[in-house]
Amino acid sequence: MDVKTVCLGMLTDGEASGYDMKKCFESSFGHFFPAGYGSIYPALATLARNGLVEFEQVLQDGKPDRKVYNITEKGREALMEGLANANPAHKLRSEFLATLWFAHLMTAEQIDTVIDNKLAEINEFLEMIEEFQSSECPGTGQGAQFVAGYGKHMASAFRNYIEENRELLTEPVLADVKSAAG
Amino acid sequence: MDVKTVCLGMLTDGEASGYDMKKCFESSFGHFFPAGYGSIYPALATLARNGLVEFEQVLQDGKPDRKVYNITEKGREALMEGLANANPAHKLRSEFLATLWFAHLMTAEQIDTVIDNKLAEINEFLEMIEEFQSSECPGTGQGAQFVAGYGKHMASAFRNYIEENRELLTEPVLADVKSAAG
DNA sequence: ACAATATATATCGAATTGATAGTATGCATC
DNA sequence: GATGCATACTATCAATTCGATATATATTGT
Repeated sequence: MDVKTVCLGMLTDGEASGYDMKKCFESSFGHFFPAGYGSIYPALATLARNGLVEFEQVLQDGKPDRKVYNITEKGREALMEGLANANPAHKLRSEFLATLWFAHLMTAEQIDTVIDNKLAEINEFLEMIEEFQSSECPGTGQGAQFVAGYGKHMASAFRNYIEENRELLTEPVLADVKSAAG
Repeated sequence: MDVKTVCLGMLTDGEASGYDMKKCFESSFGHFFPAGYGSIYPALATLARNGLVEFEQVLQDGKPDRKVYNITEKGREALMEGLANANPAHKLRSEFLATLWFAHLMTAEQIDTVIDNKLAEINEFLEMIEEFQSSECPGTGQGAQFVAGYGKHMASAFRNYIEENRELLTEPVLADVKSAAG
């Protein structure tokens, strides 16, 4: 399951341009499977070269031309193969946690700033997702609902954990207290 | 904050070889900031070229030679700059969620298998982390404790969410029921 | 006796990231 | 009326990362 497969999946909902897909990655997919132009355009080029998608150049006046892609039968088969992986990965890459791992090398102010900023980010995300859940007519896409629910649930859990454990990071350590006293 | 910075951070605990760091990435760091040899060795080469680390070749008999790295003063400064970022990223890339987004294109059996496998993975992870928390003498590394606690908390939340919402994905949709009845 | 596993280095192709470039319209602000 | 920003589209580039593989020897397990 790479960007190519996700693009194929998006095309099962109907034709789209690379630009359209980028917007889709920004709004929904981006929160659990990010991709930028640098991934999308090469992916579409490869898919087209291998006959998994077809495209037609659509001339527009006032706006730049569009390349509108459609999935082919071969593309549908490739998508099914992509979805057939019984152990799809779920990977985190957190500079946030890596930074806090080294909290003992930082000042309390630095740590507090990093944490406050992350909490603000999480709250923004939660507001965003609640808008999504209320706006979207429920029933369209069980998958989308499941994923949105996941996002909400995990973001809340993240916030709770930070709020209840942040003191651990700025608290003086036993060893430090001892050496200060001795 | 990239692999180079994390390597610098690891070296504040004392000298290490690339192989040692790989083991560290596998045991603890890997769960929130994975890296393989293909990242570590080029990172160390660049750090050495720029004078942020030094190394000495240690000859061993029976075993291959080691390149033992130490952080330099310049390296410590670079590390502090790396830790000074007030908005460190926290990114998920989930083929698991991307797959389930397209659940309507899959069979109920496929969905159940994917979910059962993920639950088993989460349970393994939780066992592993509980071992880590009890074995490690508490007090060493508030950062490590915070991160381990995060892992446990979030893995539990993940499991709970899946268990309470998996039916959403295999449940027949209203539209399907209608068309089946009509 | 044979197969893994551990120790240790390193590189390669492919994929991804994040930034940038180019080109044109419309809209708001100063 | 000018300046800058957002929207609409395409695309590429250097740097980084991923996952697999190569190489070579010793120990441990079956």
